[in-house]
Amino acid sequence: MADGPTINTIAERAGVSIASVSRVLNGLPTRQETVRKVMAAADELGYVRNAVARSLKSRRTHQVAFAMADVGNPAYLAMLRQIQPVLKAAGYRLVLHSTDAVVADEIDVLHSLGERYVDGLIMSPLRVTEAHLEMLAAARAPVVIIGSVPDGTRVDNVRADSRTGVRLAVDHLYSLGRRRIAMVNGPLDTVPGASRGDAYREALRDLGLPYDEDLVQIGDFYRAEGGRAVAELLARVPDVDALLCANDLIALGALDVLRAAGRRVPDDVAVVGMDDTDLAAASWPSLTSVSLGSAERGKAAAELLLERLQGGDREPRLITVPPRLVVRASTAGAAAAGYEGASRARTDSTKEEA
Amino acid sequence: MADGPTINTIAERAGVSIASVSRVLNGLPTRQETVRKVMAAADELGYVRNAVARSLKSRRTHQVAFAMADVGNPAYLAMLRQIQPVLKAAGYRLVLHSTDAVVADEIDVLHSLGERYVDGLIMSPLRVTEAHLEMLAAARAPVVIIGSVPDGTRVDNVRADSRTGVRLAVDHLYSLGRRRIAMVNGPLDTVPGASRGDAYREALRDLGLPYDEDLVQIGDFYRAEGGRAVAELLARVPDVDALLCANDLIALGALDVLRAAGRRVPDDVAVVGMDDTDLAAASWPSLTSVSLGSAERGKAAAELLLERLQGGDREPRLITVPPRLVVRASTAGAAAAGYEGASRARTDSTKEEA
DNA sequence: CCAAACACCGTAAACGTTTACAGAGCCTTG
DNA sequence: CAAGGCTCTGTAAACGTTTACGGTGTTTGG
Repeated sequence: MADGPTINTIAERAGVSIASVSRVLNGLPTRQETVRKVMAAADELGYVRNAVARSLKSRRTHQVAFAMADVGNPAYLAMLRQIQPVLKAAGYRLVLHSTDAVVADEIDVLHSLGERYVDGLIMSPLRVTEAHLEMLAAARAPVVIIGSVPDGTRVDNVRADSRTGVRLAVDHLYSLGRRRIAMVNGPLDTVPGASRGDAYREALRDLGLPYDEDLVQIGDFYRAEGGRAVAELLARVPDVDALLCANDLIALGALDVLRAAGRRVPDDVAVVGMDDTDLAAASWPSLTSVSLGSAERGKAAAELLLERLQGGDREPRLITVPPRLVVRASTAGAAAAGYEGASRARTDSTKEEA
Repeated sequence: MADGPTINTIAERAGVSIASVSRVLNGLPTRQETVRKVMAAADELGYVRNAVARSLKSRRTHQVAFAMADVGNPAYLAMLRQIQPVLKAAGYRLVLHSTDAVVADEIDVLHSLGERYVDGLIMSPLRVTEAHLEMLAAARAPVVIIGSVPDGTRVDNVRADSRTGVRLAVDHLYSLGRRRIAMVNGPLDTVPGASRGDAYREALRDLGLPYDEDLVQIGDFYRAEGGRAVAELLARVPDVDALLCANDLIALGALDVLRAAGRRVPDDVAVVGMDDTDLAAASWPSLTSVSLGSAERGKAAAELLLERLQGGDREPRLITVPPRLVVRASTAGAAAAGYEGASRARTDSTKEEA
């Protein structure tokens, strides 16, 4: 299997030096005759420049990594969908890392930045540990974090405002007359888990509702897990009339279990998800969900990173994307569903901001 | 900003040659004392090997590309979800290309293989043109194609059997008593569009049903497009009693439009999708869909590629993944839905099958 | 007609590794 | 004690580019 042609091969065939070949290929000023010879030789040989050698010399790989917990989670997918075209347009390739939310894997990704196989990194960690912060401080390439990071961390940061998001959801349920509003959350040691849990408590307090520990159920951010959590919850507090789920997958699990248990949604139990993924619009019944702006966050993160890659230094920036409540059938019944279904437009009842 | 340490820095500090450093770092036999000195120096300096330089020398990037039409399409996502862990386990990074089904972009990806920034490529083209085949024949790195490719093409190939898949769907609808079975297809110049269209015709013939051109509607593989196509179809042939949609997105569009038109699903019109994506299980009503084994195809493709990357040469292989009909409410009514809803909760959760 | 200016080109070094080769030191053995 | 063999290490070349620098040949101007 003959090795591919290099600029040496071309130089030989065209009877010029490799420097001239390189100049021609990079469009630097060169005599017409030389250009012609080099181009001809390159064409005949089917030359393609070697990206690795180029990167070694130029210290740029034109690759950017995106690291997230789980490729299967539609919220990350929404980010990915926005990140991809932005990077592509700027001439960057996308390297995808799925860390399964394992801290060691995330640290690994940060560490591997030192290998310089990418020019920058967008990361959306579920947990942010001391180790994360240390690695971030020492990172050898620009990093943008999607998700909250302690104040003062010197890193570009794009956040959702899940606090306000939770409040939108709880207010909505309250305004529908629900008073036994349960929360089905993910692990409390994750960033979203913690903040959504806190926000739930606050929102109840502000509405003058009592905080009842029995109404809080911790599971994991997956459908099956969500279902299990809801089953436990129903057994413990049968009179629950609304479920606030920490993401759409949990909410889908909730719908599965409620259906199996013969509870009508939303008549008996109203359900709200978070993230407003495609699944929410497609589910049965369609799911009221708090959009935390995954797509916007992805786009913003990609743009921040590009800015830093292209521009020079600047202070780290923090961008917060506002949430939006999208009302569908799982809280508002068939009326909302019909509208949603027919128009496919977003019935976003964005309320007053917090 | 000081440049990171290289093996030269380490060699200097440890008082040995760069060859020794390299040997230590790669675990080649070396005197204990030297190992100690090198390791100490590397630790103190926080050395991380440079992946680019390594690749240049070793001619291996430990990267693999996956090119597909659209990150947003859940069928590709299912593939991605399987491909990712297989590659990761083997120590490969994943470079993601989204080609928007633009032929020029796909050719570009094939061409860029010559740049040697990846060791191999998994590609799932919507169309396979002459240009594709030429580039494939000349490809400078192993390629696995997901999707059908002309017989005799010398390339590893993983296919769905959409022919049998379509037949399963048509037979199912027929057995439910439907006789005006329409097909809502994507463009006929795409590989899946063409084969699903053909298969539909054949299946009708084998059942002794007439082929009625009015019952075929061409749109595109997206939800909104699918909806438009179905609207036209309904206007033209109001007595249609079943829709076979060429993918789940089209089917979701169909559900939207049927609902808006006041047709009951499945009582008035039964709907079948293809690809059995997560959306099918979550939709309203849940969608009967033909699984074409996206996940299995992704896994098989990744394994084929790894085999070729690690092992030596071998004849190109062809793997065909059998389809499966997953019956849900959109054809079988509420009974199936209840059953499905409860049971899918287990199988669909993203985590456990990985 | 000579010098200076200019346009173009080739030589060589550099990017950070891996690795073939040979040299140095030491041990064994006849 | 000399020779051969071992083990370990250093030198240098190579991977395929880009680019600083200096050299050559031509043009231009005085």
